[in-house]
Amino acid sequence: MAATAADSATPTISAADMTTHLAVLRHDAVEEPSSSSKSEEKIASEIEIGNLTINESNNKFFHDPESSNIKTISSGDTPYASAFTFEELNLLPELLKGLYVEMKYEKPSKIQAISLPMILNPPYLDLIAQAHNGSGKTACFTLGMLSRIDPKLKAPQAFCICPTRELAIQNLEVLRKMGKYSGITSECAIRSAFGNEIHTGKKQTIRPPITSQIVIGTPGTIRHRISFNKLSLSYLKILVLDEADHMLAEDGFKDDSVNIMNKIRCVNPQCQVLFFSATFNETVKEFAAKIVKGNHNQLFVKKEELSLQSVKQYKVNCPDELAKVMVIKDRILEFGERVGQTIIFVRTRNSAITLHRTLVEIGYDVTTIQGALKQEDRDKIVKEFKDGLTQVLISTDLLARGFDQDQVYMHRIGRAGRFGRKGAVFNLLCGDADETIMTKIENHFGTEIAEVPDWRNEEDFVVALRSAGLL
DNA sequence: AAAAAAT
Repeated sequence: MAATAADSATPTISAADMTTHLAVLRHDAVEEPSSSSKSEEKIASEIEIGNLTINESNNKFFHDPESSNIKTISSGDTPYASAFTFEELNLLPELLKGLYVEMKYEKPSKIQAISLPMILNPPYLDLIAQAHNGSGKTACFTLGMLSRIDPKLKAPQAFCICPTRELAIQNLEVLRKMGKYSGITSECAIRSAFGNEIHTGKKQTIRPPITSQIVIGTPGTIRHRISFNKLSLSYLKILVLDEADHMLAEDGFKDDSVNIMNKIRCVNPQCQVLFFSATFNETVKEFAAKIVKGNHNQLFVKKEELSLQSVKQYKVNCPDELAKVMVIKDRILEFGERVGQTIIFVRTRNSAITLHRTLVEIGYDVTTIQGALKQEDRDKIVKEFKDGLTQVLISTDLLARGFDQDQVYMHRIGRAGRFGRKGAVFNLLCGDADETIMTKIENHFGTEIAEVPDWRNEEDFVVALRSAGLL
Protein backbone atom coordinates (compact mmCIF):
# COMPACT_ATOMS: atom_id res chain seq x y z
CA MET A 1 0.00 0.00 0.00
CA ALA A 2 2.51 2.54 -1.13
CA ALA A 3 1.28 6.10 -1.20
CA THR A 4 1.35 7.08 -4.80
CA ALA A 5 0.66 10.42 -6.33
CA ALA A 6 -3.06 10.46 -6.79
CA ASP A 7 -4.36 11.18 -10.21
CA SER A 8 -6.75 14.03 -10.21
CA ALA A 9 -9.85 11.98 -10.80
CA THR A 10 -9.38 9.85 -7.73
CA PRO A 11 -12.03 9.64 -5.09
CA THR A 12 -11.42 9.59 -1.40
CA ILE A 13 -12.29 7.24 1.33
CA SER A 14 -12.43 8.61 4.76
CA ALA A 15 -13.28 6.91 7.94
CA ALA A 16 -14.15 8.41 11.25
CA ASP A 17 -14.85 7.32 14.74
CA MET A 18 -17.11 9.26 16.99
CA THR A 19 -17.11 6.60 19.66
CA THR A 20 -17.73 5.12 16.43
CA HIS A 21 -15.55 5.15 13.35
CA LEU A 22 -16.84 7.01 10.36
CA ALA A 23 -15.44 6.14 6.99
CA VAL A 24 -15.79 8.38 4.00
CA LEU A 25 -14.97 7.72 0.36
CA ARG A 26 -14.44 10.71 -1.86
CA HIS A 27 -13.66 11.60 -5.39
CA ASP A 28 -10.92 14.13 -4.88
CA ALA A 29 -8.56 15.80 -2.46
CA VAL A 30 -9.94 18.18 0.12
CA GLU A 31 -10.85 21.28 -1.73
CA GLU A 32 -12.98 24.30 -1.36
CA PRO A 33 -16.50 24.32 -2.63
CA SER A 34 -17.09 25.58 -6.10
CA SER A 35 -19.65 28.22 -6.62
CA SER A 36 -21.11 26.85 -9.77
CA SER A 37 -21.44 23.44 -8.28
CA LYS A 38 -23.40 21.15 -10.53
CA SER A 39 -24.67 19.20 -7.57
CA GLU A 40 -28.35 19.46 -6.95
CA GLU A 41 -28.10 20.31 -3.30
CA LYS A 42 -31.44 21.05 -1.83
CA ILE A 43 -31.73 24.01 0.43
CA ALA A 44 -35.02 24.25 2.14
CA SER A 45 -36.54 26.70 4.42
CA GLU A 46 -37.77 26.89 7.91
CA ILE A 47 -38.02 29.39 10.70
CA GLU A 48 -40.20 31.90 12.25
CA ILE A 49 -38.28 33.80 14.87
CA GLY A 50 -39.97 36.31 17.10
CA ASN A 51 -40.85 39.47 15.32
CA LEU A 52 -38.98 38.65 12.16
CA THR A 53 -40.98 38.50 9.00
CA ILE A 54 -40.53 36.22 6.06
CA ASN A 55 -39.63 38.29 3.10
CA GLU A 56 -40.61 36.38 0.03
CA SER A 57 -42.43 38.83 -2.11
CA ASN A 58 -39.45 40.76 -3.35
CA ASN A 59 -37.18 37.87 -3.89
CA LYS A 60 -36.91 36.52 -7.40
CA PHE A 61 -35.55 33.38 -5.90
CA PHE A 62 -38.97 32.28 -4.79
CA HIS A 63 -40.31 32.41 -8.28
CA ASP A 64 -37.72 29.97 -9.44
CA PRO A 65 -39.48 26.62 -9.00
CA GLU A 66 -36.20 24.77 -8.87
CA SER A 67 -35.14 26.79 -5.88
CA SER A 68 -38.44 27.23 -4.14
CA ASN A 69 -37.18 25.30 -1.17
CA ILE A 70 -35.01 28.13 0.16
CA LYS A 71 -36.47 30.73 2.40
CA THR A 72 -35.00 33.93 3.73
CA ILE A 73 -35.93 36.02 6.68
CA SER A 74 -35.31 39.71 6.77
CA SER A 75 -36.06 42.04 9.60
CA GLY A 76 -35.16 45.03 7.46
CA ASP A 77 -37.25 46.59 4.74
CA THR A 78 -34.69 46.28 1.98
CA PRO A 79 -35.89 44.15 -0.92
CA TYR A 80 -33.31 41.84 -2.39
CA ALA A 81 -33.30 40.25 -5.79
CA SER A 82 -31.30 37.07 -6.20
CA ALA A 83 -28.35 37.35 -8.54
CA PHE A 84 -28.55 34.97 -11.45
CA THR A 85 -25.25 36.18 -12.82
CA PHE A 86 -22.17 37.70 -11.22
CA GLU A 87 -22.58 40.73 -13.47
CA GLU A 88 -25.72 41.71 -11.60
CA LEU A 89 -23.65 42.22 -8.48
CA ASN A 90 -21.78 45.25 -9.86
CA LEU A 91 -18.42 43.83 -8.93
CA LEU A 92 -15.15 45.43 -9.90
CA PRO A 93 -13.93 44.01 -13.23
CA GLU A 94 -10.81 42.68 -11.48
CA LEU A 95 -12.97 40.60 -9.15
CA LEU A 96 -15.15 39.35 -11.95
CA LYS A 97 -12.02 38.23 -13.76
CA GLY A 98 -10.87 36.39 -10.65
CA LEU A 99 -14.20 34.58 -10.45
CA TYR A 100 -14.17 33.47 -14.05
CA VAL A 101 -10.49 32.93 -14.74
CA GLU A 102 -9.08 31.78 -11.40
CA MET A 103 -12.11 30.22 -9.74
CA LYS A 104 -13.61 28.95 -13.00
CA TYR A 105 -17.08 29.94 -11.85
CA GLU A 106 -19.87 30.38 -14.35
CA LYS A 107 -22.76 31.60 -12.31
CA PRO A 108 -23.61 32.02 -8.63
CA SER A 109 -24.63 28.92 -6.71
CA LYS A 110 -27.98 29.07 -4.96
CA ILE A 111 -26.63 30.24 -1.65
CA GLN A 112 -24.49 32.82 -3.44
CA ALA A 113 -27.39 34.05 -5.53
CA ILE A 114 -29.36 34.80 -2.40
CA SER A 115 -26.70 35.89 0.06
CA LEU A 116 -24.46 38.07 -2.11
CA PRO A 117 -27.07 40.77 -2.79
CA MET A 118 -27.70 40.90 0.95
CA ILE A 119 -24.00 41.17 1.73
CA LEU A 120 -23.04 43.64 -0.97
CA ASN A 121 -25.88 46.16 -0.92
CA PRO A 122 -26.49 48.99 1.52
CA PRO A 123 -27.46 49.17 4.30
CA TYR A 124 -25.07 46.22 4.70
CA LEU A 125 -27.20 44.33 7.18
CA ASP A 126 -25.76 41.58 9.32
CA LEU A 127 -26.42 38.10 8.00
CA ILE A 128 -26.86 34.71 9.62
CA ALA A 129 -26.51 32.14 6.87
CA GLN A 130 -26.59 28.39 6.81
CA ALA A 131 -25.16 26.71 3.74
CA HIS A 132 -24.02 23.25 2.83
CA ASN A 133 -20.50 22.15 2.90
CA GLY A 134 -19.68 22.22 -0.76
CA SER A 135 -22.38 24.69 -1.75
CA GLY A 136 -20.07 27.64 -2.25
CA LYS A 137 -20.25 29.03 1.27
CA THR A 138 -16.63 30.15 1.38
CA ALA A 139 -16.98 32.06 -1.86
CA CYS A 140 -19.94 33.97 -0.41
CA PHE A 141 -18.02 35.61 2.36
CA THR A 142 -14.73 35.72 0.51
CA LEU A 143 -16.31 37.65 -2.31
CA GLY A 144 -18.20 39.66 0.27
CA MET A 145 -14.97 40.76 1.91
CA LEU A 146 -13.14 41.46 -1.34
CA SER A 147 -15.98 43.53 -2.76
CA ARG A 148 -16.28 45.79 0.20
CA ILE A 149 -12.59 46.77 0.38
CA ASP A 150 -11.52 50.25 -0.62
CA PRO A 151 -8.40 49.37 -2.65
CA LYS A 152 -6.73 52.69 -1.97
CA LEU A 153 -6.97 52.40 1.78
CA LYS A 154 -4.05 50.35 3.06
CA ALA A 155 -5.58 49.33 6.36
CA PRO A 156 -7.52 46.33 7.69
CA GLN A 157 -11.08 46.55 6.40
CA ALA A 158 -12.27 42.96 6.68
CA PHE A 159 -11.69 40.19 9.25
CA CYS A 160 -12.58 36.56 9.06
CA ILE A 161 -12.28 34.38 12.14
CA CYS A 162 -12.11 30.60 11.86
CA PRO A 163 -12.01 27.77 14.40
CA THR A 164 -8.79 26.15 13.20
CA ARG A 165 -5.53 27.40 11.76
CA GLU A 166 -5.97 25.01 8.84
CA LEU A 167 -9.27 26.57 7.92
CA ALA A 168 -7.84 30.07 8.16
CA ILE A 169 -5.04 29.12 5.80
CA GLN A 170 -7.42 27.48 3.39
CA ASN A 171 -9.78 30.45 3.37
CA LEU A 172 -6.87 32.78 2.73
CA GLU A 173 -5.85 30.64 -0.23
CA VAL A 174 -9.33 30.90 -1.71
CA LEU A 175 -9.45 34.62 -1.10
CA ARG A 176 -6.07 35.25 -2.72
CA LYS A 177 -7.02 33.19 -5.72
CA MET A 178 -10.31 34.98 -6.14
CA GLY A 179 -8.73 38.37 -5.52
CA LYS A 180 -5.66 37.74 -7.65
CA TYR A 181 -6.30 40.65 -10.02
CA SER A 182 -7.65 43.02 -7.41
CA GLY A 183 -4.38 44.02 -5.77
CA ILE A 184 -6.09 43.68 -2.39
CA THR A 185 -3.68 42.65 0.34
CA SER A 186 -4.39 39.89 2.84
CA GLU A 187 -2.71 37.86 5.53
CA CYS A 188 -3.27 35.16 8.10
CA ALA A 189 -3.35 35.97 11.79
CA ILE A 190 -2.62 32.61 13.33
CA ARG A 191 -0.25 31.85 16.11
CA SER A 192 2.69 30.36 14.36
CA ALA A 193 2.36 31.88 10.93
CA PHE A 194 5.59 33.42 9.80
CA GLY A 195 4.56 37.01 9.95
CA ASN A 196 6.67 40.03 9.35
CA GLU A 197 7.88 40.21 12.91
CA ILE A 198 11.39 41.33 13.60
CA HIS A 199 13.42 39.07 15.84
CA THR A 200 15.64 41.15 18.05
CA GLY A 201 17.88 38.30 18.96
CA LYS A 202 16.47 38.31 22.44
CA LYS A 203 13.21 36.78 23.47
CA GLN A 204 10.88 39.54 22.51
CA THR A 205 9.59 40.11 19.07
CA ILE A 206 8.72 43.46 17.61
CA ARG A 207 5.71 43.25 15.42
CA PRO A 208 4.63 46.09 13.17
CA PRO A 209 0.94 46.95 12.94
CA ILE A 210 -0.94 44.96 10.31
CA THR A 211 -1.58 46.87 7.08
CA SER A 212 -3.19 44.08 5.09
CA GLN A 213 -6.68 44.96 3.95
CA ILE A 214 -8.10 41.54 4.79
CA VAL A 215 -7.07 39.52 7.83
CA ILE A 216 -8.09 35.89 8.24
CA GLY A 217 -7.21 34.14 11.47
CA THR A 218 -8.05 32.22 14.59
CA PRO A 219 -9.96 33.94 17.39
CA GLY A 220 -7.24 33.91 20.02
CA THR A 221 -4.64 35.45 17.76
CA ILE A 222 -6.98 38.09 16.34
CA ARG A 223 -8.04 39.05 19.84
CA HIS A 224 -4.42 39.18 20.93
CA ARG A 225 -3.38 41.38 18.02
CA ILE A 226 -6.26 43.74 18.71
CA SER A 227 -5.50 44.06 22.39
CA PHE A 228 -1.84 44.75 21.65
CA ASN A 229 -2.90 47.46 19.23
CA LYS A 230 -1.35 45.71 16.26
CA LEU A 231 -4.65 45.30 14.49
CA SER A 232 -6.63 48.46 13.86
CA LEU A 233 -10.42 48.44 14.00
CA SER A 234 -10.83 51.99 12.74
CA TYR A 235 -11.50 51.14 9.10
CA LEU A 236 -13.20 47.80 9.56
CA LYS A 237 -16.23 47.31 7.35
CA ILE A 238 -16.99 43.63 7.60
CA LEU A 239 -16.42 40.80 10.07
CA VAL A 240 -17.00 37.17 9.09
CA LEU A 241 -17.39 34.22 11.42
CA ASP A 242 -16.74 31.02 9.51
CA GLU A 243 -18.17 27.89 11.12
CA ALA A 244 -20.16 30.37 13.15
CA ASP A 245 -21.95 27.69 15.13
CA HIS A 246 -18.70 26.64 16.66
CA MET A 247 -17.45 30.17 17.04
CA LEU A 248 -20.50 31.13 19.10
CA ALA A 249 -21.06 27.92 21.06
CA GLU A 250 -20.55 27.94 24.80
CA ASP A 251 -18.19 25.08 24.32
CA GLY A 252 -16.33 26.68 21.45
CA PHE A 253 -14.85 30.10 20.92
CA LYS A 254 -17.69 32.15 22.30
CA ASP A 255 -15.60 34.32 24.64
CA ASP A 256 -13.07 35.27 22.02
CA SER A 257 -15.66 35.88 19.32
CA VAL A 258 -17.86 38.00 21.54
CA ASN A 259 -14.87 39.91 22.83
CA ILE A 260 -13.72 40.69 19.30
CA MET A 261 -17.23 41.69 18.26
CA ASN A 262 -17.66 43.97 21.25
CA LYS A 263 -14.37 45.72 20.61
CA ILE A 264 -15.35 46.25 17.00
CA ARG A 265 -18.81 47.53 17.84
CA CYS A 266 -17.26 49.93 20.31
CA VAL A 267 -15.03 51.58 17.72
CA ASN A 268 -17.09 50.87 14.68
CA PRO A 269 -20.78 50.18 15.38
CA GLN A 270 -21.79 50.05 11.74
CA CYS A 271 -19.42 47.18 10.90
CA GLN A 272 -21.29 44.41 9.07
CA VAL A 273 -21.13 40.94 10.63
CA LEU A 274 -21.67 37.72 8.70
CA PHE A 275 -22.25 34.37 10.40
CA PHE A 276 -21.70 31.41 8.10
CA SER A 277 -22.00 27.76 8.99
CA ALA A 278 -23.24 24.45 7.66
CA THR A 279 -25.09 23.85 10.90
CA PHE A 280 -26.72 25.92 13.63
CA ASN A 281 -28.41 24.46 16.64
CA GLU A 282 -31.24 26.32 18.37
CA THR A 283 -29.09 27.71 21.16
CA VAL A 284 -26.52 29.15 18.80
CA LYS A 285 -29.20 30.39 16.42
CA GLU A 286 -30.88 32.30 19.23
CA PHE A 287 -27.61 33.65 20.52
CA ALA A 288 -26.59 34.83 17.07
CA ALA A 289 -29.98 36.47 16.58
CA LYS A 290 -29.42 38.29 19.86
CA ILE A 291 -25.99 39.70 19.11
CA VAL A 292 -26.62 40.91 15.58
CA LYS A 293 -27.57 44.50 15.02
CA GLY A 294 -31.32 45.14 15.05
CA ASN A 295 -32.17 44.66 11.40
CA HIS A 296 -30.55 41.66 9.81
CA ASN A 297 -31.05 38.85 7.33
CA GLN A 298 -31.17 35.12 7.82
CA LEU A 299 -30.92 32.13 5.51
CA PHE A 300 -31.68 28.68 6.80
CA VAL A 301 -31.83 25.15 5.51
CA LYS A 302 -34.01 22.34 6.79
CA LYS A 303 -31.91 19.69 8.43
CA GLU A 304 -33.67 17.01 6.41
CA GLU A 305 -32.28 18.69 3.32
CA LEU A 306 -28.76 19.08 4.60
CA SER A 307 -27.02 15.86 3.71
CA LEU A 308 -25.09 15.78 0.51
CA GLN A 309 -26.71 13.87 -2.28
CA SER A 310 -23.39 13.06 -3.87
CA VAL A 311 -22.17 11.31 -0.75
CA LYS A 312 -23.53 7.87 -0.06
CA GLN A 313 -23.59 6.94 3.59
CA TYR A 314 -23.39 3.50 5.12
CA LYS A 315 -23.11 1.91 8.50
CA VAL A 316 -21.05 -1.13 9.28
CA ASN A 317 -21.62 -3.08 12.47
CA CYS A 318 -18.34 -4.29 13.88
CA PRO A 319 -18.45 -6.77 16.76
CA ASP A 320 -15.21 -5.56 18.30
CA GLU A 321 -12.27 -3.20 17.88
CA LEU A 322 -10.31 -5.71 15.87
CA ALA A 323 -13.14 -5.94 13.37
CA LYS A 324 -12.94 -2.19 12.92
CA VAL A 325 -9.25 -2.41 12.17
CA MET A 326 -9.88 -5.26 9.74
CA VAL A 327 -12.56 -3.28 7.94
CA ILE A 328 -10.32 -0.22 7.73
CA LYS A 329 -7.40 -2.26 6.48
CA ASP A 330 -9.05 -4.77 4.15
CA ARG A 331 -11.94 -2.72 2.87
CA ILE A 332 -11.60 0.98 3.40
CA LEU A 333 -7.91 1.22 2.59
CA GLU A 334 -7.91 -1.41 -0.14
CA PHE A 335 -10.84 0.13 -1.97
CA GLY A 336 -9.71 3.59 -1.03
CA GLU A 337 -6.48 3.01 -2.88
CA ARG A 338 -8.38 2.20 -6.04
CA VAL A 339 -10.92 4.90 -5.63
CA GLY A 340 -8.94 7.89 -4.36
CA GLN A 341 -7.93 9.32 -1.04
CA THR A 342 -9.14 8.34 2.39
CA ILE A 343 -9.75 10.30 5.56
CA ILE A 344 -10.27 8.35 8.75
CA PHE A 345 -11.89 10.42 11.45
CA VAL A 346 -11.38 9.39 15.05
CA ARG A 347 -12.72 10.87 18.23
CA THR A 348 -9.57 11.38 20.26
CA ARG A 349 -5.93 12.18 19.72
CA ASN A 350 -5.15 8.91 21.38
CA SER A 351 -7.24 6.85 18.97
CA ALA A 352 -5.52 8.70 16.16
CA ILE A 353 -2.11 7.73 17.46
CA THR A 354 -3.14 4.15 18.19
CA LEU A 355 -4.78 3.59 14.84
CA HIS A 356 -1.81 5.15 13.07
CA ARG A 357 0.55 2.82 14.88
CA THR A 358 -1.57 -0.24 14.16
CA LEU A 359 -1.84 0.51 10.47
CA VAL A 360 1.83 1.33 10.09
CA GLU A 361 2.80 -1.87 11.88
CA ILE A 362 0.90 -3.93 9.34
CA GLY A 363 2.57 -2.09 6.52
CA TYR A 364 0.23 0.72 5.51
CA ASP A 365 1.45 4.15 4.67
CA VAL A 366 -0.73 6.61 6.55
CA THR A 367 -0.41 10.14 7.91
CA THR A 368 -2.13 11.58 10.94
CA ILE A 369 -3.11 15.07 11.95
CA GLN A 370 -4.20 16.24 15.39
CA GLY A 371 -3.83 19.34 17.47
CA ALA A 372 -0.90 18.16 19.55
CA LEU A 373 1.40 18.17 16.54
CA LYS A 374 3.64 21.11 15.82
CA GLN A 375 2.10 23.59 13.43
CA GLU A 376 4.77 23.03 10.81
CA ASP A 377 4.02 19.31 10.84
CA ARG A 378 0.30 19.98 10.59
CA ASP A 379 0.86 22.27 7.62
CA LYS A 380 3.05 19.71 5.92
CA ILE A 381 0.58 16.86 6.43
CA VAL A 382 -2.36 18.88 5.10
CA LYS A 383 -0.36 20.06 2.12
CA GLU A 384 0.83 16.59 1.23
CA PHE A 385 -2.71 15.28 1.36
CA LYS A 386 -4.08 18.13 -0.72
CA ASP A 387 -1.30 17.68 -3.24
CA GLY A 388 -2.18 14.00 -3.48
CA LEU A 389 1.21 12.91 -2.17
CA THR A 390 -0.44 10.95 0.61
CA GLN A 391 -3.38 8.65 0.23
CA VAL A 392 -4.65 8.09 3.74
CA LEU A 393 -5.14 10.68 6.45
CA ILE A 394 -6.22 9.99 10.02
CA SER A 395 -7.72 13.05 11.68
CA THR A 396 -9.42 14.21 14.85
CA ASP A 397 -12.12 16.84 14.64
CA LEU A 398 -9.39 19.26 13.74
CA LEU A 399 -10.45 18.79 10.14
CA ALA A 400 -14.15 18.52 10.84
CA ARG A 401 -15.47 21.12 13.17
CA GLY A 402 -18.67 20.85 15.12
CA PHE A 403 -19.78 20.68 18.68
CA ASP A 404 -22.46 18.10 19.09
CA GLN A 405 -22.89 14.66 17.65
CA ASP A 406 -25.20 15.55 14.80
CA GLN A 407 -23.22 18.53 13.79
CA VAL A 408 -19.87 16.88 14.08
CA TYR A 409 -21.32 14.28 11.80
CA MET A 410 -22.45 16.82 9.25
CA HIS A 411 -19.11 18.52 9.22
CA ARG A 412 -17.29 15.24 8.92
CA ILE A 413 -19.27 13.84 6.04
CA GLY A 414 -18.96 17.24 4.45
CA ARG A 415 -15.29 16.43 3.92
CA ALA A 416 -16.28 13.87 1.32
CA GLY A 417 -17.92 14.72 -1.94
CA ARG A 418 -16.93 18.35 -2.09
CA PHE A 419 -18.22 20.08 -5.19
CA GLY A 420 -20.76 17.46 -5.79
CA ARG A 421 -18.01 15.00 -6.46
CA LYS A 422 -18.80 11.48 -5.57
CA GLY A 423 -17.93 10.12 -2.19
CA ALA A 424 -18.87 7.46 0.30
CA VAL A 425 -18.99 7.49 4.06
CA PHE A 426 -18.75 4.38 6.21
CA ASN A 427 -19.76 4.67 9.83
CA LEU A 428 -17.94 1.96 11.72
CA LEU A 429 -20.10 1.10 14.68
CA CYS A 430 -18.95 -0.99 17.60
CA GLY A 431 -21.25 -1.53 20.53
CA ASP A 432 -24.63 -0.30 21.70
CA ALA A 433 -23.46 3.22 22.40
CA ASP A 434 -22.37 3.67 18.80
CA GLU A 435 -25.63 2.29 17.48
CA THR A 436 -27.60 4.60 19.73
CA ILE A 437 -25.70 7.59 18.38
CA MET A 438 -26.22 6.42 14.83
CA THR A 439 -29.95 6.10 15.42
CA LYS A 440 -30.06 9.58 16.89
CA ILE A 441 -28.29 10.93 13.83
CA GLU A 442 -30.73 9.18 11.53
CA ASN A 443 -33.67 10.56 13.47
CA HIS A 444 -32.20 14.02 13.55
CA PHE A 445 -31.74 14.19 9.81
CA GLY A 446 -34.87 12.19 9.11
CA THR A 447 -33.03 9.66 6.98
CA GLU A 448 -32.15 6.04 7.25
CA ILE A 449 -28.57 5.11 6.54
CA ALA A 450 -28.05 1.90 4.57
CA GLU A 451 -26.33 -0.94 6.31
CA VAL A 452 -23.46 -2.96 4.94
CA PRO A 453 -24.83 -6.40 5.86
CA ASP A 454 -21.64 -8.22 6.77
CA TRP A 455 -18.37 -6.54 7.68
CA ARG A 456 -16.44 -9.62 6.56
CA ASN A 457 -18.00 -9.78 3.13
CA GLU A 458 -16.01 -7.99 0.45
CA GLU A 459 -18.89 -8.20 -1.97
CA ASP A 460 -21.08 -6.16 0.38
CA PHE A 461 -18.59 -3.31 0.15
CA VAL A 462 -18.38 -3.63 -3.61
CA VAL A 463 -22.14 -3.23 -3.81
CA ALA A 464 -22.01 -0.20 -1.52
CA LEU A 465 -19.26 1.48 -3.51
CA ARG A 466 -20.92 0.76 -6.85
CA SER A 467 -24.07 2.30 -5.54
CA ALA A 468 -22.05 5.35 -4.56
CA GLY A 469 -20.73 5.48 -8.11
CA LEU A 470 -17.15 4.88 -7.05
CA LEU A 471 -16.48 1.57 -8.73
C1' DA B 1 -16.16 13.85 27.32
C1' DA B 2 -12.86 15.60 23.71
C1' DA B 3 -10.75 18.86 20.64
C1' DA B 4 -9.26 23.36 19.16
C1' DA B 5 -7.17 27.85 20.23
C1' DA B 6 -4.00 32.74 23.35
C1' DT B 7 -0.39 33.46 26.96
